[in-house]
Amino acid sequence: MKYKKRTHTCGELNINHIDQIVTLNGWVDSRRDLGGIIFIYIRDRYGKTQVVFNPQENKSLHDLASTLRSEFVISVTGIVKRRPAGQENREIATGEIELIASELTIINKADTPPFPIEDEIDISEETRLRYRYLDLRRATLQSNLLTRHRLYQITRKYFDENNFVEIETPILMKSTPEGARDYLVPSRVHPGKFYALPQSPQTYKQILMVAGFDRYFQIAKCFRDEDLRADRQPEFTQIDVEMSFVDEQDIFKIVEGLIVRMFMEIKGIQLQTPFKILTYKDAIEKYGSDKPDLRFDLSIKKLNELLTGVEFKVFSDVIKKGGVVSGLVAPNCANYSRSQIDNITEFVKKLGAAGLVWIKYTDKGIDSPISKFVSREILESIVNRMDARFGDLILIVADDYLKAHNILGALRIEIANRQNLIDANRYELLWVVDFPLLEYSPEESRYIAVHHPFTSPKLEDLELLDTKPEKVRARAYDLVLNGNEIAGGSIRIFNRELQNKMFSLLGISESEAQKKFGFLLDAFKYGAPPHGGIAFGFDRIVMLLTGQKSIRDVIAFPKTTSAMSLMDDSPSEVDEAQLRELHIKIEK
RNA sequence: GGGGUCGUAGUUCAACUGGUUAGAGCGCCGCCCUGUCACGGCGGAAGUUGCGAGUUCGAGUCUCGUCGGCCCCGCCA
Repeated sequence: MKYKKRTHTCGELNINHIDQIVTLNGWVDSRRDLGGIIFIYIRDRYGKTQVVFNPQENKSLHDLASTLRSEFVISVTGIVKRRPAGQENREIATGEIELIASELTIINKADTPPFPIEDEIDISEETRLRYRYLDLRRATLQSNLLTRHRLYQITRKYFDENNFVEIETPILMKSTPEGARDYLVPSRVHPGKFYALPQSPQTYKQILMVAGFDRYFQIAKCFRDEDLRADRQPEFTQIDVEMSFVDEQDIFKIVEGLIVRMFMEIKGIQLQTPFKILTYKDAIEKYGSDKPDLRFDLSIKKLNELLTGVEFKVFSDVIKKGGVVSGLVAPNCANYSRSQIDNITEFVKKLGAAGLVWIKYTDKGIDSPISKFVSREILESIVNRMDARFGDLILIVADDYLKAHNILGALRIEIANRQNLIDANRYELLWVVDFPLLEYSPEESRYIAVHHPFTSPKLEDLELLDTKPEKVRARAYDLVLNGNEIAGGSIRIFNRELQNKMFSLLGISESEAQKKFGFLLDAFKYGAPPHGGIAFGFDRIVMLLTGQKSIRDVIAFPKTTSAMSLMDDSPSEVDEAQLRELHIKIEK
């Protein structure tokens, strides 16, 4: 197919190009055939331009133009003219001019697309994903991916300026225990053996520190075979960072520098540094989450001290068992109807709450179903403790420590959404620090690492390792933006003895540790520098900076909730011969 | 693994308690229309109601199963 190549893009012509003869290549965005004169918009990544076909000027050209349909790929040559007075389109950059066509080539026809290539279309995500190449033509997705591109560039430039070395690590690696479920890749040459796709380049980047690279970063694809969410895909992108001879403050400084630059260049927003810091304990107890959204207040308050002696069994039993009774204030919700309260009770029950106690506080007094069991004085002390005001609704949950706070944390967000307390234009960043190092897993009857097994305990908690392991705090930190975890990392263990001790606490025997992580332990024998690092959830950052609700909208070819790719229909079955080569038999 | 919600024309939706030939907007096709930009006017085609069973005289509607989309819990070092 011969066609004239473009001299300009569809987004750049304006009154400065008047009377020039130009050629545009692109897609037919829309057509308006008035019987005589035909207008079309021709569209490419850069914009769209109105093209005019006038039958009086060129009959055969006009006849050809009348066969144009949506999404045909064309080449149009013509002269740029100022639009007649009053005919300008102020909505688009090229709206003051139009192209009077003199030549037209239909480069490629197109079937009618299953949905129009327009913004703000109301189309099921299923259809959009099946025809992803059409969805990606829409301006929103184009702009999202362009922002993503700019963030790659900002990242590379920033780390390069700060003496970091970009190093690629293997995609085919050793499967290691702990952490997420691995994606496995069978080995053809080694029957019965498997590679794993990296959940993150964790061990490699630590070894790069042993190798002396001092400052490493990588924009790395990571893979985790776990269930999906709006902000979780089985394959996703991390900005992976590791540094030698550093402590937490060094990491924070580098990270904050990058985030500040991203916000300035993408949003034009100057963030204040240093970012807020909240301990894990405070985050849980005040906000019911280790990734609190600080765009609104609604803090959780503990009521145990006020309720120790009360008759009300729901409270007293929980307190006796060492649990917590805590509550939060739903502002201006005292007018909630019975069914609205039933509704939020249902909400917390779905999260596993036994129930929800409410207190309405108005100028008429205190109204609560527990007034039968709890004295007026205690109810008043609760209202005081909660700092409730007339018109507020107090919601109280009683359960064990983590469950009660988790439920209140979810309720906090629910109330904020219902009461419209979240300012979408606000960005609240904070560090969450002092995570526990270990947590006990009843299913596995052993401790498991909260972050990962290479995370250093806090030095001042070292002696607790033998006595109260669950009390040991980790040198781990998460960066949180508007209730999303956007980065997480730690200062690592670089001492072989401490690493071995960690493995033994995790119930990993010496021989198992040697088998699974021997290469790392061996590397540590040869002079490992103190080091630490962090990894950013790149997709989530792009999502938040583009104002999208799902990372699917910032990933070119994402998977559905059931980890399928609807466009290319993967995963799919493979030939028997392929399986044979890989020494794999499928159980049916 | 669990909870919720949805699945009807290309698409977005409608169809009262089960009841005539499953409708509408947009899109598509045809005709008319020379300054539109959500062009307009007239006409038309378009359906395995996701799939499979069952209940019933009769199922888009009820029941069971199954497949798929989305949200959440678990899970995600």
